[in-house]
Amino acid sequence: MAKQKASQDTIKRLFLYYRTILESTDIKVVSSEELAKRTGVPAALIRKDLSFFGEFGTPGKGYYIDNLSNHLKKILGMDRDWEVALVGVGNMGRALLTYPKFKLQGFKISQIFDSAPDKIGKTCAGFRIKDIADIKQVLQKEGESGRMNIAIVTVPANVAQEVANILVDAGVRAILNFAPAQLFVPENVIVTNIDVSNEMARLTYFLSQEESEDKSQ
Amino acid sequence: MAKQKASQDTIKRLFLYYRTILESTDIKVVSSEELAKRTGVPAALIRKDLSFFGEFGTPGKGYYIDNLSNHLKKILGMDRDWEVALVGVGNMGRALLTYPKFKLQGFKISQIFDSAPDKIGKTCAGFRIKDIADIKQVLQKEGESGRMNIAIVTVPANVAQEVANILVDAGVRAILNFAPAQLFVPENVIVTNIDVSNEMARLTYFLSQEESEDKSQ
DNA sequence: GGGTGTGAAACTGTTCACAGCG
DNA sequence: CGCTGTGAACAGTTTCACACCC
Repeated sequence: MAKQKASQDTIKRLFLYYRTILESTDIKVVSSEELAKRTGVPAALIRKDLSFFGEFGTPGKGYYIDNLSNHLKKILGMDRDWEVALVGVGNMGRALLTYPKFKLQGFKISQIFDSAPDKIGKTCAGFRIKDIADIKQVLQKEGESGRMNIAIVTVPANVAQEVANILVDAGVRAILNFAPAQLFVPENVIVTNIDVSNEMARLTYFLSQEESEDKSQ
Repeated sequence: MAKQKASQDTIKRLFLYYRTILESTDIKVVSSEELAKRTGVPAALIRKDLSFFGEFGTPGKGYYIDNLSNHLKKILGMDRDWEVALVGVGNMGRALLTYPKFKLQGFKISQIFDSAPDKIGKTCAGFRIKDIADIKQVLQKEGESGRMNIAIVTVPANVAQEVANILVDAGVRAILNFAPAQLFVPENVIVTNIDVSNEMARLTYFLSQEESEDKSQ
C-alpha cells in the first residue's frame, strides 16, 4: 500500500459527507455541487476528497447515495461494531455513557473505569464501574472476543498521562481524550483531543479581535 | 489593522502554550525548545506563532513566563469574564454546567434554556431553566450589563439550525456547537463544532487503516 | 554562548479549469 | 450535455537556517 495518507481534515470532511448523505433521504443521487450546498464544503474539494479513495461517481449524474454511503462507511471503519472503554466516570463520562448517537454509529461503551473508591463497584447507566488498576487484566480478557482498543479518557488533567500510559500498556491503540492535557503516546497509538476550553478560547479570541478592529476604524 | 489574520490552528496552539506555561510553575523563563518538549509543538513553529503577535522573547534567554502568559491571556481574550448562554439541558448540557474549568478560565454560564415544557422553570445546578422562546428578550436585557454574546448549543441535531437562527437574531456572535449538524450563520458570527462522533470516526478510520496495512505486508 | 525573530525554501492543502466519460 | 476525476496553478503553513541581540 504505497498510497500516501489522507489528512486528518479530509477524514473529518469524509464523516461530514457520510452523515449528510445519510440525512439526504429526499434524493437517490447527489452531485458534488448539491453536497457542497448541504455541507458547506466546496464542490471541488469534495471531489478531490472522494477521488482519493476511489471513483465513486458517475459522470453526468453524480454520486449514488446508497453506493457512496457504503463506501464511506467502509473507509471510516464504521461497517462494524467497536467496543470502547471509558475511563473516568465524572459528569462528562456519564454524559457520554448515555449519548444516544454512539450506539447508532457502532460504538459500544462496554467497560467503564474509575479510581475513586466510592465509585468502584457502583453501577452507572447499567455498567459496573471497575477499578482503574484492573484495566489491563479486564481489557485483555475482553480483547479475546471483541476489539477492545479504543478508550475514552474523561479523567482530570493531572492524571491523564498516567491513565494513557496504563491504557497503552493494556493494548489500547486509539484514545479520545477529553482531559485538557497533551498526551504523549507511542507512534502506533492515535490520540484525538476534545478540549472544550480551547474551543471556547477560539471564540473569545475571535470576539476580542473584532472589538479591536471596530475601535481602529 | 492591516495585519493579516492568524489561522485557527495558530489560535489552538496559542491556547495550548498558555495552558502549558500556567502549569509550568517550576520555571521563570522558558525557551521555545523547552516549550516544544512540554507541548509537542516544534520549537520553530512556537516562535513563528508568538512572533506573529509581538516580540515577547528575550534573545539568549527565552520567554519570561509571567510576561508571556499575560500577553497570551490578552490575545485570547481571557483577561476578562465572559457570560455564556447554554441552550439544551440534556446530559451534555448538564455536564458542561458543572465543568469546573470554565469558571477558572473566565467563562460563566449565566443563562440556561430548553424547550421541553417539563424542564422549563425547573432548576439545574443552581440555574432556573428558561424557555427557549424567550431567549431574545432575556439575552437583550442581560446584554445591557454584561456581554451575552457567546452561546453553547447542546440540543438535538434536528433543531440545531433553528436554535442557531434564534441565537443570531438575539445578537449572539459566537456559538460552540455540540450538535452533530452543520450550522449556517452570517459571516460575522463564528461557530466552532465539537462533534464527538466525528472524532470517534477518526479513530476507527485510523484503526481500520492499520489493519489493512498489516494485511498487505 | 544561547535563543529569538524572520526571510526563504519546502511542503501541504485547496482551487481552478478542463479533458473525458456516461 | 452535465458532472466526475485530475493535472496544474495557487495559497497557506511549516520547517530551515542564520543574522542579530541579550
